[in-house]
Amino acid sequence: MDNRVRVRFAPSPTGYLHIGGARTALFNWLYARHYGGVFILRIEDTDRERSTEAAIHAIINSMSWLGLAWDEGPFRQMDKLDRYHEEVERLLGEGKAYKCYCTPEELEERRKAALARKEAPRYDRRCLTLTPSELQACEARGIKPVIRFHSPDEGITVINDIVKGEVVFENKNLDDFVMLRADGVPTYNFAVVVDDHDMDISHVIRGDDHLSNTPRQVVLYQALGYDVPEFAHLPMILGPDKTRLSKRHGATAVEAYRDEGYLPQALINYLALLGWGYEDQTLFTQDELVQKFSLEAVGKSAAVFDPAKLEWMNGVYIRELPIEELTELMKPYLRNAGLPIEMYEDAWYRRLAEITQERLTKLSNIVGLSDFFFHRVQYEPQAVQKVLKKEGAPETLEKVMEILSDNALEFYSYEIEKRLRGLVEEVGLKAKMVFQPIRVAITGRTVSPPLFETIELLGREATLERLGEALHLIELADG
RNA sequence: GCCCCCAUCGUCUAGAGGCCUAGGACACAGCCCUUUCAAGGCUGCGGCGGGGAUUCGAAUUCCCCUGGGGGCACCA
Repeated sequence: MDNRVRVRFAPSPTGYLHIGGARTALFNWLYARHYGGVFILRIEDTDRERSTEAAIHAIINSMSWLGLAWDEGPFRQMDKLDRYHEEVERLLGEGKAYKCYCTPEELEERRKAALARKEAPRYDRRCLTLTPSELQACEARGIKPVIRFHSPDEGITVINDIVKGEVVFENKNLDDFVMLRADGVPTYNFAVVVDDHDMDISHVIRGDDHLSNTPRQVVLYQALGYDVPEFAHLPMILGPDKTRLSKRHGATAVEAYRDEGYLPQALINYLALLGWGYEDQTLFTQDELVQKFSLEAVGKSAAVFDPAKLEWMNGVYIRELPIEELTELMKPYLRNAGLPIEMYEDAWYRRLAEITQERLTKLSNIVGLSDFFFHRVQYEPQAVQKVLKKEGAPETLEKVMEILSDNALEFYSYEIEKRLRGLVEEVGLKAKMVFQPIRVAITGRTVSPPLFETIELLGREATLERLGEALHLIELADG
């Protein structure tokens, strides 16, 4: 009726929202936002065996987290069975669909036989020409029929796909697929068509694994007398082995990335780049994405998902985070790691965020970067060997203890740095020879957040305690 | 077996006949900065799958081959 853009994301709730689904949702969302259109969420729950409520929640949670807000829905296909039945009856009445009494077992047998003969496994239409008496016989045996679509066997069906271009299919290759199962639940190819029509969908944007389903749907649109929407089939997302991305390739659930400490804006930005590009640009804000996105610019070829690039990008977005926000985002990770997050005051966590921000590539990394603040030092043997056991280390540490014990010293990183640099001058050693032993003494390892800030955050008492402990450790080793 | 799609650095991509000596990003390597690790800066490594055709000229157009992917369910 109008030419507004109406698109939908239509996942089947048989599992969590995965990377591929998220990308499809994103492109639909971007397209809708770009044109000021409507984005609809539709749950395709006609597979009663595999659909779960938990999956629906996971999908909704993931999309909300990603910021992909829908304007209508979520709608469920199982809520409108009557509507499908209505259209089935219509087709039945028009002779465009027919009842089929073949049992799943028989069909399976014939499919195998066809495959064995190296033939295309298509339905042989034996129920299309059932005589009234045969039909009665089937009914008498109590077989519940499925409804098959009487597919045209001549002519061609042309899809003008926005991303793939013109794709031609010969109708003779389509078979009489099942529209309605024996239990009255519609199958995918039928339900999508009715729904996309009923919801007045203008553009069907989905993965290109559906491209070969499209002619089946188009002939159905025609049989039902519906207008055919525009199609845009997005390239697949592949794993490193170039096969379709799946659990085999490790984390694919959006929720898993959220839990690992990826930021939604990073995931969105990364996903946008899978199958789409805009000049030389790599980093995009959501507004830029909405503004610059177009289906015409979507590429045709499949893309390999690269976790390394995602992680890099996540680091970029973490560095852009306001410090308050980062502070709050970090806390759950510390808590989940069993670290006592009430151990320090709020200002302390904020400072921790400041000194770790540019080192974080995932929020979960905060644990490894700061765990030594929360419990006794665990000295890495290698660090002890390489740094603490070096000649001069004990003497240095003793001097450091002396300096830090001085109550005249205000315990702030800047003051600490000034005094310790003074020490470096005094002993005439390379800075590294002084600072590394301190680092190992108070953190137990050779790698840590910036030293002076770390000392400050640890506090005078704990720092001195750890320096003493390190000295003790060296003595023990010597003896 | 049948049908369909795809093909630029290792990966994501820019490129819509001369602007390409093929650009950017990630990854990798080196250097610089530096108390470690990062971050940042600089440099380097690295690609148009093959063959024909069209054209004065092809990464860009056409055909074939090869290679990859997807589909062929009472799954979606």
